Amino acid sequence: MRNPGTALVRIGELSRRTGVSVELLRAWEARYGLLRPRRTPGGFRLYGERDESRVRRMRGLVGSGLSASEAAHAVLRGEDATGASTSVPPGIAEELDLSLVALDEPGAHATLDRLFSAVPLELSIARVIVPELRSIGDRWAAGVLTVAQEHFASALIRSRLLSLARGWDQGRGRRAVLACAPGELHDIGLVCFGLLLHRHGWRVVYLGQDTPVDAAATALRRPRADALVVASVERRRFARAASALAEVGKRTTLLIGGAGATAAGARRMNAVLLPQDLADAATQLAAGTQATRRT
Amino acid sequence: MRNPGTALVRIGELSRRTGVSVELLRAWEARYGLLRPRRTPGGFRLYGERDESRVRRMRGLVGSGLSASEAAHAVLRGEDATGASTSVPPGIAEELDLSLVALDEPGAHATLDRLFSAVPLELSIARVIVPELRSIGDRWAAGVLTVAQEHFASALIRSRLLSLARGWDQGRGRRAVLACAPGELHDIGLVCFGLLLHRHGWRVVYLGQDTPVDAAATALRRPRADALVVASVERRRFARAASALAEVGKRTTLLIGGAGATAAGARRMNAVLLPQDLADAATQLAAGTQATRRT
DNA sequence: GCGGAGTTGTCAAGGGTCTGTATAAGGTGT
DNA sequence: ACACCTTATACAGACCCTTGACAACTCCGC
Repeated sequence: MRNPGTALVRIGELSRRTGVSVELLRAWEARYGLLRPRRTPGGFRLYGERDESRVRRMRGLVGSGLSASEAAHAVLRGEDATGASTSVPPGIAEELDLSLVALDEPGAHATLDRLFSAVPLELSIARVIVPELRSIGDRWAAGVLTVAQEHFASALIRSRLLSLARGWDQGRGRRAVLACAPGELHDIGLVCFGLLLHRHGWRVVYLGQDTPVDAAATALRRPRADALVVASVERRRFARAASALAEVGKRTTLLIGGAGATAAGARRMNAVLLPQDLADAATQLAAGTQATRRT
Repeated sequence: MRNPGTALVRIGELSRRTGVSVELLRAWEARYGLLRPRRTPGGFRLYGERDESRVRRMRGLVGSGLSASEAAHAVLRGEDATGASTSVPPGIAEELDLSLVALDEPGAHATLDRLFSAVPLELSIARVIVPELRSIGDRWAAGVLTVAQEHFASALIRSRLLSLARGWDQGRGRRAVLACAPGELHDIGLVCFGLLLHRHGWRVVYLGQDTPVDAAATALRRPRADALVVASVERRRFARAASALAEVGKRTTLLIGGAGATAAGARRMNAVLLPQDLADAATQLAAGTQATRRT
């Protein structure tokens, strides 16, 4: 109940995973009681999963402009509010699916309300939203669901995610421009990625579906951005834009993701390949590009 | 969204979020008691969401011509002092345009906040949103705006409209299924139409971009709907789907709209042609289909 | 038209708070 | 041995505080 029995890590490893310096982790613990790690007999701190998520949320809040002390407060308070549950309410995924399939808009919204207020966004996305989207896609391809159901579900989920995206260019963190590759229309994954990235303290400029490469490139300049993320679910979308992207990749930090992104493609485009898993991808970018070289 | 007053920010961040200088925030507090922030033990001001909204309203009122003291009074009284203004605050369209063109997400949201809280949705859409979208489209076609600016603006406006769309399938009125024609990707106009229709008491099932005809047809059945609205900005989208739509039009009330919809096309598809003007279109449909039969 | 009075946004000085980082001196784990 | 960790203390720079002043503006009576 207290601990899911996962592996405990020492402070250096936590630092590496979260991108927060060792000294700062200790400072946050001493000053705000943000963390309460166990100790080895010799006195070394040992952190669990819950600590890691706290640090992540802390980073996100600080990135969006809160002072450190307020951010810590909010993280700790937010935890009582959501209860100690780090797991999604049982049956909620099925409930959502039923509502969506029945084109039941109020029902779907109510379920999503419940979901978002019960667990942190990372979890909602990873455990419910993404699996549901995938499942809908699969069943649609198999002819079990009608296009109407697929469209309705996509539109509704996208609208909910976008309403959470409000303010994701605020704060003081680094800034990323997010765009789908030219011709690419599936942008929900990219929206999820943007939300996760914002939780890591980044600011997001969102360009969305079907963005020409030069458009993305110009968007890097005006509100000066630190990275460009291009996504596509189809490889040929990247292939077609490869040479243009390669140029951009020379001058900027370029990252590519989505089902259409490959290691070979990334090399050709002077880009960094983001992991398929959205949460991993956000963590990797947030932790700094240099960290992505070694894995 | 979570708990009001959960996220407290210091004065610099409030300044950044509202665009009001730090000195001025303190001056407004000292002179008019506009804000009553909490304090850290060390004496730093801490502001909550309510304060932010006060500053926003203050800014709006001052911007629309009131003196600072009057504006502060009005805000504190909780009144709008602009009276029952049925006209859009002056300069707000320009403000919105500047924010969008500058890829300034917080600024654009703040402006939209002001707009939506100042006048009814019908007016916001008719006088500001639609003209702005059209203007952006024109300037983009003329090469004055980059694709990045156009994309950013569309994505942001669409997200705001969709967040207003929350709950539009609730109520007890008649129900319409809204879909873009197959291949059609411009759905913002359709979203606007859905919002207006909902204000007329209708319920809306939204299927969005690029919806196959049979998908729309099946969606008419499950939550039983009274009408199907298909939109497209290009005539050939309708042409390609004409025969399928004609079948649907025999059995149901079918309406077509958007720049691609023509009277001839409507006849061929057993459909009713909706006026180009969104407000007119919503009014016409809401007024009852029988009245529209003859157009 | 003009001088005075009030309003309002901005600025500066002098000093305190907050927070990330650094250092010293020493212990732990393998 | 050696990398990694511990506590305690110090510190710089960003940020914020109050007080007081001031230029630009509007409004009023003359």
